[in-house]
Amino acid sequence: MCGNGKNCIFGNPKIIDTFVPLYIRAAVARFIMHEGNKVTINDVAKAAGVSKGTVDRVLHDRGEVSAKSKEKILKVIAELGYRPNFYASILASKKNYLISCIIPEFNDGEFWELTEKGIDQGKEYSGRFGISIEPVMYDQYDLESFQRACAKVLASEPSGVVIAPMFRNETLKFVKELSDRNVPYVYIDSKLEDDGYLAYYGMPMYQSGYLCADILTDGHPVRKVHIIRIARDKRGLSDPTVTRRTGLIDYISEHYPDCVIENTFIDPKDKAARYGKLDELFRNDPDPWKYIVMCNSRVHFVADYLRDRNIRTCRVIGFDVLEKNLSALRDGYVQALIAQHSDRQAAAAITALTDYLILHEGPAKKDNYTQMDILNRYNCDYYI
Amino acid sequence: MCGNGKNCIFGNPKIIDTFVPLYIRAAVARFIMHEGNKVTINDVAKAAGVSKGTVDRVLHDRGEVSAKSKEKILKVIAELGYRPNFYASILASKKNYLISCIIPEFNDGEFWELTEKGIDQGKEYSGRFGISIEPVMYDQYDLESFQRACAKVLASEPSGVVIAPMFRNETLKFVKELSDRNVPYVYIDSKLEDDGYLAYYGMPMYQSGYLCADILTDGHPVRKVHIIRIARDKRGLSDPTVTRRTGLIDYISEHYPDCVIENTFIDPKDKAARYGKLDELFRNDPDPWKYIVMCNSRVHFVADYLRDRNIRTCRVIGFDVLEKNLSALRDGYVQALIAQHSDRQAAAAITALTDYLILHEGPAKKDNYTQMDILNRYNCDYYI
DNA sequence: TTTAATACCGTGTGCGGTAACGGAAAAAAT
DNA sequence: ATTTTTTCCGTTACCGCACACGGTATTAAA
Repeated sequence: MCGNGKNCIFGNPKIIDTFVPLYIRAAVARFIMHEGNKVTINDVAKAAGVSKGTVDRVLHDRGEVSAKSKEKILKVIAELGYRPNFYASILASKKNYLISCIIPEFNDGEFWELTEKGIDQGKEYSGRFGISIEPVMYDQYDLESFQRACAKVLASEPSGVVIAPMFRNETLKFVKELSDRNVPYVYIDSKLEDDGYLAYYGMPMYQSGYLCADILTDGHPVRKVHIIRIARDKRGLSDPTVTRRTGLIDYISEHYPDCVIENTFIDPKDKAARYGKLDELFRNDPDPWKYIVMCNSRVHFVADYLRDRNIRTCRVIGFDVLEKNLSALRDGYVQALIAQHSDRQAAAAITALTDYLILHEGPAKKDNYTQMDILNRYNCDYYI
Repeated sequence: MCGNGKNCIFGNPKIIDTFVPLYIRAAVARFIMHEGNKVTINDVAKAAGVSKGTVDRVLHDRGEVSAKSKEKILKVIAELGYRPNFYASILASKKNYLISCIIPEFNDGEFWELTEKGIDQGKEYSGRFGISIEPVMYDQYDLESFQRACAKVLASEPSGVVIAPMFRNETLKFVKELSDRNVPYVYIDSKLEDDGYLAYYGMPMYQSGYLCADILTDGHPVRKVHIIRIARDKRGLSDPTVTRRTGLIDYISEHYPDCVIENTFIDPKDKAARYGKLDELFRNDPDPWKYIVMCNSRVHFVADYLRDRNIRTCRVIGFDVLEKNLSALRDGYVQALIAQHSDRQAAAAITALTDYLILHEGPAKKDNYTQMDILNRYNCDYYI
């Protein structure tokens, strides 16, 4: 295994750039690992007329190699299509890689629980390669908590980081530090506008809103759409659902120019206040048939209300497969959920980092938008 | 790595059963690999007062070990929670595992192409563990071709088999032979009623038909549903879409008892005849608004017709994400597609076999029903 | 010119297994 | 009692790589 990504020729394209002409680089790239690759470090050494120790020094860019030898060795490596055997590599090196995962903390049944499950899945994969995973949680409503999490991660000197960002500026500061330290990082859920990240796995938020509106309206003569929102303190927050709401609103104004969009803010912690707000909504909207949307994962708040009030004259669309949302879907208080496999996002992030650390291969695509799954009562039970 | 699954103590619970009491087995099971597990074969040897050669013989049940030593060693293994390091194992053993994948052959853009892609994905995973993959295709309309494929696979003596069955009896005969040889096999797409398989990955066919009907009717006052079917020769064939059609019909008769279901058979190879049939359909149905379904992946046949005839007064639902189906969806000739990730099914099958061969761990669940994805024009572009 | 410093490079050991080999002890045959 | 066979087990040589170590040219300092 390569000692550290930033010096290894397999990890750092710049180094290979310096020494290897394009056509050979192509050969290297073309080379497919594991496929009867019987070229060993000894073959390379022999072909280059040096010892394997020297080849190893080149491979890991540990220096103490003359420019001439280095060039020759790199050439031979390319020509022979040598790739280190990573079983032997892992076996011989006693390195301990660590990937830290920074995500919001959560209660049972909440959105981020699924992400944590994905982390466990990813752990299973990375564990095979001797890479350990450390989840680090923060309170998504508390900036300082996020700062503490970042500091903790930096202190543990991880080899890679997975991060679900919520605080824009602080995150940018943090990833800047990671870049300086040459620690690869992967965004999940949402990403920021820097571009030093190794990969991003998340939902296309704007399109999810657009899709949501399409399912909500579904050709009906819709005259008013209610967006239920969570009243939250938002200093420094980068709420990804804003983008989703934009997509939703755009669809409405394109397809239903006369449709009114009404925002209702509810309090997640105060049931009475919540019910009051919703009562008000129902009182004020003369249309017997209501169109209701929530852009975050909390549509079960609406469903609970409808259930309690025994109201069935609504078309309600929400997001994400929380257990509460699913039961609302099954009971018919929510007509559809738009879901994403946020567990797969987390798992993919870890897989990408693992492959990067072990195989020195970046992911095929940098930005990976996960599919938007439409769930109704007939297919939700097969949604894992 | 374990020499062969049937003798290896990690592969065969029976052997462990014989020698290790329950509470120790629990300890073994609890043991988590890779997590700072520093117990090596030498530790075991030392603790058992034998050489590592003897331990190795026990591990692989190669015999030439006294009952007493064996017992002692197994006890120590359990107590210490020893698990072989599979890097070292793979490195040291020059074994060549082979997984054969038997699937129908296909032309570009057809259903099984996606499955083949999944095989490639799986190959990437299995390749990491020195396991090679051999796809073997057969003509799904030609029994003898299937028999040839099976014979070929048996001749290559694979360590594991992935199979997408189409011919019921022949497949049962084939998997019986695999069982006798102690070769694990995994079903994809559909499965048969034997239960010797290691795992199954596929879509819940009945439910997919049910779901399809729900999306097709969607609350409309539907009085007639047209099922377009492919006229095919079907001796000995086990067509999985039959089940799907059943689900479809059941939904209709439950929700629309007065609705008429009409079957129209078209010829995939004869365009003129096909158009003739569809012209006839449109001529005979007085309702201006038609509800059309195809239960296989060929809904693009209908879409092409509608495009050519410039007909837009249909609600058309189909299955699977062929490129032709997608463009029909985008152009509005098909309203929705119900899709499955058949690539993931294949990849999961290979992964399961790989883990079984390398780690001696069966999959968490034997029957794995993949989710049913509802695709419309707004989310299909994010479907990978 | 001698010596010290530096730049380069080969050798060797070990990581945790696998499996062939050969030998000692026990059992069986003579 | 001796020989032969069988049973059982330790030794040893890898597998491909990482890395410490020590050595030899080469260059700089004295």
